[in-house]
Amino acid sequence: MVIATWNVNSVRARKERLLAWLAAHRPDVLCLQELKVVRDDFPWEEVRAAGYETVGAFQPTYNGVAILSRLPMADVVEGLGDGEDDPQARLVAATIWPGHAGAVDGPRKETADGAGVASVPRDGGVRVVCVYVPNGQEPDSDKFQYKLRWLDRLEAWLRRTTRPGERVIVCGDFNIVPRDLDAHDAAAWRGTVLLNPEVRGRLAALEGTGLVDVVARRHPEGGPFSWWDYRMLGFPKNHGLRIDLVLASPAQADRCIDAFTDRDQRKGEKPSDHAPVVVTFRD
DNA sequence: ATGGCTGATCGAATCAGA
Repeated sequence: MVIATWNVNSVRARKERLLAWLAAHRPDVLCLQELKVVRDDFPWEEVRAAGYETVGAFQPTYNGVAILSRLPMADVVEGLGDGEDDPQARLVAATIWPGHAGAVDGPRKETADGAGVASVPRDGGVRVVCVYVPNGQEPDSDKFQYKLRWLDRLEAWLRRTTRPGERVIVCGDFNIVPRDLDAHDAAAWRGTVLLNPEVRGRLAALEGTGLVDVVARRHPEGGPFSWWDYRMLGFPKNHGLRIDLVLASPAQADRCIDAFTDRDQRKGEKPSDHAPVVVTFRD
């Protein structure tokens, strides 16, 4: 099973690039962040024509996350659902079954209400969680407090909604640099909202639930970077960061056989400032 | 010490990103 995560920085601005990438790579699952679009304006039909079903959480102008899948999805959840008053669309989750027939073209079970979501038992599936962690702007800002709080809420949500032994993949834009080797110049980023003891502590807490950073495990040398600043010739100078992460539960992480960043998507006309991170797991 | 870029928004200057 191939799963990818990509912060597209507006799905409308990136629509043609997204469709071309889906056609070229055909991942089983693609998690998107920063859609910046309301539900009605997401390119539902074009993505479906490419062979992918979509579930997502949306809001105007900012944030927005989606899971695109060639495999059937079920048990879709939007948001942390913890009772907090939070309008920001930053999480969507769904269960998929590797090796199952395609979500769009293949045979599929129908739900009683005919909604067309495959009605397959969750046991044996992989829980896919697509997240867009708040950036936090400045360490002394309310936005940074919201970031820390959101990460605490995510940990609580994972402990509450997933079971020990369940296959889980949590991927997306974490806005955290896990290791100094994941920055072109860690000294320049130290103390910012992306690289400081507090966010690293939150990531460690997520890993404390058993999740493993599978890209880091496969790349002990550091990187690969997944984001480069639009300004200051960030990409040509390779001044990047690895902030788009794929975390997996222990047994799922052991199934990881490949992990890379598609740097080509940071090139050419109208790129996102993030590149897709692509991970392969044995089914 | 910081911006340079990009995208969205009642359309020009502002917010936000990281």
